[in-house]
Amino acid sequence: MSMSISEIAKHLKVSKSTVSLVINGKAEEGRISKASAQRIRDYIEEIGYKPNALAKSLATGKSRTIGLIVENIGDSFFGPIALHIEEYLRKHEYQVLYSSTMGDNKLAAEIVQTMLDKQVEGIILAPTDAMHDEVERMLKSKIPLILFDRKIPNLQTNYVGTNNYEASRLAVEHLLERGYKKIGMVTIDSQQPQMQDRLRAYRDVLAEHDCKEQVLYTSFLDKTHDPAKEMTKWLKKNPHIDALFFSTNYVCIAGLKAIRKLGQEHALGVITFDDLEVLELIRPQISCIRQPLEKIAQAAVQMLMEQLLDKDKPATEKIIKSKIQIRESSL
Amino acid sequence: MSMSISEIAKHLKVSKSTVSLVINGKAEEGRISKASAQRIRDYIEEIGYKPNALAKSLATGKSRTIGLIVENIGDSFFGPIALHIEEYLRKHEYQVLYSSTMGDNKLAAEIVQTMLDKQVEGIILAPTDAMHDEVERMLKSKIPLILFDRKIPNLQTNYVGTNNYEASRLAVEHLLERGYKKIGMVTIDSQQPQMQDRLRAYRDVLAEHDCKEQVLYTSFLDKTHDPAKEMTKWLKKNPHIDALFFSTNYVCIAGLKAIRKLGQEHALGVITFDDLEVLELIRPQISCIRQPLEKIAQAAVQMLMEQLLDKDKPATEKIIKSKIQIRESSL
DNA sequence: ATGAAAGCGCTAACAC
DNA sequence: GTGTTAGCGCTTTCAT
Repeated sequence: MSMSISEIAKHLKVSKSTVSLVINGKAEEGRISKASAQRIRDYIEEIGYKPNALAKSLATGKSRTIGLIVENIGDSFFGPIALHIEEYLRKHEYQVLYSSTMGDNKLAAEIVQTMLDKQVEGIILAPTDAMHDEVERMLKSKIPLILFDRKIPNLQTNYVGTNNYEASRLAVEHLLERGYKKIGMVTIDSQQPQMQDRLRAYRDVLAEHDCKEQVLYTSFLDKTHDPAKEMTKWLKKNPHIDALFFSTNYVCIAGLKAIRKLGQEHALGVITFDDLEVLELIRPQISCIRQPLEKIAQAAVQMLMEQLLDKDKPATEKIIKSKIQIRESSL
Repeated sequence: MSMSISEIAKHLKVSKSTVSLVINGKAEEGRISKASAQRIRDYIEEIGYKPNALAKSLATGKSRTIGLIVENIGDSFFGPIALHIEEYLRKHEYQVLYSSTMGDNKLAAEIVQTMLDKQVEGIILAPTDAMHDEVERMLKSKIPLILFDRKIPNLQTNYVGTNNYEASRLAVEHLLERGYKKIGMVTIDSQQPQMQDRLRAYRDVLAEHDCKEQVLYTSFLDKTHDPAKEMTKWLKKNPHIDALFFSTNYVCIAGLKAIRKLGQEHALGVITFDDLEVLELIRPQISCIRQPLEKIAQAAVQMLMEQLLDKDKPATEKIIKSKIQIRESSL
């Protein structure tokens, strides 16, 4: 273990506070003489002293750590978001304690508690389906909290997300304009509000055009089942479908596998929510709705910093618009 | 803020130590009467008391936090690895403080320091190119340390990785067997040992078969340059190349973009290090060397736990074998 | 069976 | 200019 501040003080025959002031660059305002300050700095340098951040946090009440809770850090949406969140937080000298919920409420609640126990100063959270109570508790506790990607229905919270409904409308309308008549949608069997918005957009547009909807809800938590297989079966049963709208990245991957298996790549129109670097490698290249990941991360961090400065700041929402990226699969 | 242990003690008119013992399930060995113990438990339950983990850590010297330092958490290799590391660590009741180095040494050193300041109990690290000194310092400090993916040349450390050389040999030999004659390799201009091993395997195999090598070293850190463009140019200049071996996932993506641009998908044999869920969506489906991500994560965590138990345990290496996944691109 | 007291390493108000 | 002191919230030893 490294030396402590009192050992340094003892060694130099000064008091702990003198050392502390110097270490924290408050030599001036603490009116420490140039000479002692330098002597202390030299010694610190010599022995390579590093303060114990835990002790400092306990004393100051500031941990300089924030918690990031996502669904799955290995995901192509959450991974890059996490990277950018980390980068923006670093500019404010915060570090990140992260966890993946894998969509599990119980786990999510545990994670939140552990993070609070560790005195994180704030939390950035992509909540699971049924976190209403947990989030409500957090709000009461006044811990700075930013939700992103999805929010909690009927709860006033800080939130950063994208225009799920409008962007999805554009996507479906685009398919209709391109002459597709029987548009199906594949989504997950989850109440996540962003997924509900995407679904609602699909339904509304089809209804407005007197088209019949055809939705496959694929299981989201069950790890044993193979969504690609399920979609293959579903597609076979619904041969009239001529285009598909996927609600999110992993659903899209599974869907594309199914389409490929059936050799329908060029027969079906496709557009998906979320971009993946590889969508343009596939033939035909897949059209998508691209969420601006870095901007979302940036907004979340900025909102958090504001909340940190004023814990009574009223909740804010920020919607970052996604852009439609038309590629070959929907021409 | 939640109540503290002394407030509870005061309220219940018992001493802090009594409360502490009960909280930590040591009522028995502390010989606390069933009655008081229950009274304390009830009150704790009632007010929803949660201990301050920071204070506990300071007192015990155990932070129950480990640091995970990767190159890029948004990457399709490191993201899933991070997920699994987190999951395995959770079983041991550890949380993860993470950071991405983006290949930057200076940043990496800073990150290490901040984590040490925060008293992480151990570090799992995918080091950058030139971290020799930093890692040496960590070894001296006796902080439990596990390297993975790459190691530091000439340094005895705990390490988990894959059989880069052998697996790469198999990949290149496979291409030769398939009748490809002019095999090129695309890798990054980095000294990372795992990349060097992959390159060396390629060279050795070609030399053994009296074939000429053709390697493109694409820039790894420069964010302004477009590797796909560079590869397109390189491929045009080297039209005799009939197959390619990519050294890692993101190089592969860039390479596939180039190949696609040139419309050479079916003319070139391709095999890459690292699997991506989408490689089987592309036509032709791309052959690869697949690293067992979960096993790597598991091994790293296990090794760390052993190190935690015995800080003087000699350094261990664990090589987890990758499997070649033959798909259409190399038939 | 329980309490008192010291200590983990640091900060900060105040005294001299 | 610098030292003293009292915490931050917890654990742990030792006395009773």
